[in-house]
Amino acid sequence: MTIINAQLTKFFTDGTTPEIAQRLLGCRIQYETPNGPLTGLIVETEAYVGPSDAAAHAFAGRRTKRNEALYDAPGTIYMFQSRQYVLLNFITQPVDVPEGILIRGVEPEQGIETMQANRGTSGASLTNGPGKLTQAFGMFMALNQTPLNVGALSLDLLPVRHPNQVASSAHIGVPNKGEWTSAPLRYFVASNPYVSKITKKTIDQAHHGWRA
DNA sequence: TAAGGGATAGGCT
DNA sequence: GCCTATCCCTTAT
Repeated sequence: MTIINAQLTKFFTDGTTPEIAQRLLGCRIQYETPNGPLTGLIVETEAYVGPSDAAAHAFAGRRTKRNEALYDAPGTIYMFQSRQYVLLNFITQPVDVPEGILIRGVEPEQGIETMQANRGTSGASLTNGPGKLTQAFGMFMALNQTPLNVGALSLDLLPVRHPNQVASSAHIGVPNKGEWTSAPLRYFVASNPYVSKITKKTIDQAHHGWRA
């Protein structure tokens, strides 16, 4: 095992999945494309905490071809399709512990022109949702069950920016799951414009919610 | 700008 | 045949 993989394993097993989800805020993802690298900072995440979590794909131990990645090693990419979009997740915890983190929002850095072309729009709607950001980056299902930091998709394990404030809320778009619908397992950089469903009035235009 | 509904694709029973 | 870890457009305030 390489040193990079050892660091990756530690990052995705050190603490609970909700703790790791908060630690991801401000970390950079980088995706290599034929048009050059696309990068962005993670601003919104959701934790899914395994067989006991009625909102999670692994609820009650469900294990199918589709969600097999949940049972893979920490730092594995879990891609799945929802409607006509693909959604990006990182696997946490040791093999056979089916927990993971959904990436719901990213603040673009490099390659904004490519993202605009991929999305057919500009501004916050480029990447302020889980389906939007994968479309902006041009990610596809082939990434499923491949490890981070080996192929085209990489994650910086040290945060680039620090949130002024980490806010939390219930999952988005997961109704009818009892207490798990309202569980505060969504984390986001308060006042950042690339957070999904944020109200315009609360946006920090000057610093995007990052610490100076 | 907030809320509601339709489009749309695939997994699962 | 039903149910989504979504998005976008329309409608009303």
